[in-house]
Amino acid sequence: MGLRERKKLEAWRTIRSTALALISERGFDAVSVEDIAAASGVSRTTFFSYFPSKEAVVFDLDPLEVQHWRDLLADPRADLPLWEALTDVSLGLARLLAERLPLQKRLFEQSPELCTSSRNTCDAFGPDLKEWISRRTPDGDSLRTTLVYNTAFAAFTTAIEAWDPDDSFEHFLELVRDCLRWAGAGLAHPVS
Amino acid sequence: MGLRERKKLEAWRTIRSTALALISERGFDAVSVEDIAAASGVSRTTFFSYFPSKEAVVFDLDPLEVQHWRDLLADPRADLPLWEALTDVSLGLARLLAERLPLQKRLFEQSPELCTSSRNTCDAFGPDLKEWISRRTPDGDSLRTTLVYNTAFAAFTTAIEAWDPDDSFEHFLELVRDCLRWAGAGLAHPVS
DNA sequence: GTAAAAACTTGTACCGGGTCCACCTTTGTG
DNA sequence: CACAAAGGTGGACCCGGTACAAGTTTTTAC
Repeated sequence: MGLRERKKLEAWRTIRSTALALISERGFDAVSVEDIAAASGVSRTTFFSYFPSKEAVVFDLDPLEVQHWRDLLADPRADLPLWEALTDVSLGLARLLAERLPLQKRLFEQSPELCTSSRNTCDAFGPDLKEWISRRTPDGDSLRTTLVYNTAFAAFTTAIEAWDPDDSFEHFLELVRDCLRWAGAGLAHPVS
Repeated sequence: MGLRERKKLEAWRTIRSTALALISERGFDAVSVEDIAAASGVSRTTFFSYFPSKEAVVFDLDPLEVQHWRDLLADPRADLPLWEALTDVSLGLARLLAERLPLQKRLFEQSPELCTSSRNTCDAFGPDLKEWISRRTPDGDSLRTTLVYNTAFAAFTTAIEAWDPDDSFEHFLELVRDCLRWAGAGLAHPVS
């Protein structure tokens, strides 16, 4: 990795951590991009060359995490039934998000608008995951692919919504598992 | 209904229809709020007193439609099992959206950001629906309530995604029904 | 019918996110 | 060392959204 790349990564991380510090201290809306840029020692323009939006600085994945995510999808345990494999992937994703999840939950509670904008950036891994599902769906049934993707996403989101940051992270993993199990097993049944 | 209210409703509808005309002609991003306000014969400030955001002018419901929506939720067929009743409500909602759906789909294709912001405004009826589900969920199980809500929403969204505006509206209703049936019956089963 | 109160509209000024661009500095290459 | 490519910077600009004071219309009460 050349000097150039190293510097970029370092700058990325500086901006990210500076931003998270400011935001977790003062709240998302009370911190402007100018504040973040100034505190990180770069210009506003440069900030936007690293992050496509202000929200992205909260939700984007570190390049290292992106690599983990790709590894997760490349895991060759293709013999598992779709929904079980999907649960594994979701749990892996949960672990990726572990570190920032408490902060993100606090932000969600502050400003519900952030909830939806987080969907935008989560859609960053959307295409990958959709393609992953598609490969495991018979007949290239695109309706079913989309339905599986959206439903799994909904289950995951539900787990995030339901999790209390004061609870243990293990509990969050259980929630993810439960939500996916319920959603996968069918919600039309009166009890489960 | 007094003069004041009548005028307000009329203004609302003028702005809405003017906006939809402009936007469907030029695209969402190519029309500014100023354009809409000017073409509707009101000021920018007034526009924002009718619609909380630019997106809202596309997604908000006419007061009459809001009434229909409330009627839908008040429908006393409470004896149906939850998921069937939910399907009915979804189909009713689909009919409410019928008129603007083709336009909305075209806009979604233009700018995927709109997709997520539509979730924001759809969350306008979210609380109502969530409460409706909650009343039908035993033990006030809030995790399950949220899961049902999010999953139903995901199924509905999937139907919108999958529908081709060139297809008949009936076909859309079928998609809604299918998606809810599949999601409700359990996606973990290899085939359905 | 008229006067005061309440509701609505408007212009203006402002904030902050996001883009564009021309200019400069740094890094990689032969 | 020279040159090209990549990256950083400031400034101008657009647009969505808010706040507010001042003016206009509708309602209400007498």
